[in-house]
Amino acid sequence: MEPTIPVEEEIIDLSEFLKTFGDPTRLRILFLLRERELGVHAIAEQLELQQTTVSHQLKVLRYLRLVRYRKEGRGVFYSLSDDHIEQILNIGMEHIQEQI
Amino acid sequence: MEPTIPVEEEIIDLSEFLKTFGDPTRLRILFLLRERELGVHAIAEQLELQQTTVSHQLKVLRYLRLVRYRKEGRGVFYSLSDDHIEQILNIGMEHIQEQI
DNA sequence: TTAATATATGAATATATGTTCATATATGAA
DNA sequence: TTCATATATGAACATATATTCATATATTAA
Repeated sequence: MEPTIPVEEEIIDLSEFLKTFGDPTRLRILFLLRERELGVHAIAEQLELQQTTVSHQLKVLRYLRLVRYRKEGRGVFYSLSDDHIEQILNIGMEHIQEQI
Repeated sequence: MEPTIPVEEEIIDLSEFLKTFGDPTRLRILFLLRERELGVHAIAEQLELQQTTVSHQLKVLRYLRLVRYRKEGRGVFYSLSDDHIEQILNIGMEHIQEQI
């Protein structure tokens, strides 16, 4: 079975999805969430970022379904959306660690 | 073994690597090269892009090691760098095709 | 209700990036 | 060498994007 080239709409969706991994702040958030579910304030504190910066980036991560969230009390707790996210992080790390 | 959070330099390298997948033109080039090795002119023709656009993007893809190339005569032939590239494309496609 | 805490949103700004045009470099043919 | 073909590069411009500041919304406690 020959691999096929995705149609235009898939290319756009895929580029938006993968582009979301292309920012240091978002990556830091994702690596934190790989360890455990966290609230917005905890993410901001651990990464030494402003709350508003974190909220803006979480909105992007939510929209592209890299994370999911649940509300509890006044807090909102975020975690990685599914295993694809961690797989991409792992493959990416393998790639950049390759020498030559 | 607990997963660790990459250090600053790794985060930067990883974000630059993954960012490279975040553009429709580069994705189209990668999907073409997933099928077969191709020269610059052939890529431009198949994707209906200007040669100079393709060259600029190939430079990015080379720099981040998503593709490799070999020179033959006056041509330069490009192919995917290693299996990581196809893996990321495949996982990404799986993700965007998930409904819900 | 009022106050306090947690999170989200909108506008503004500075920076990054993709494409185009013009042109340079490289290789092979004549 | 000169010409033609293949590819790469640099500058310019328009668009996209990350962060900040100010503020809004939501929830709980008093």
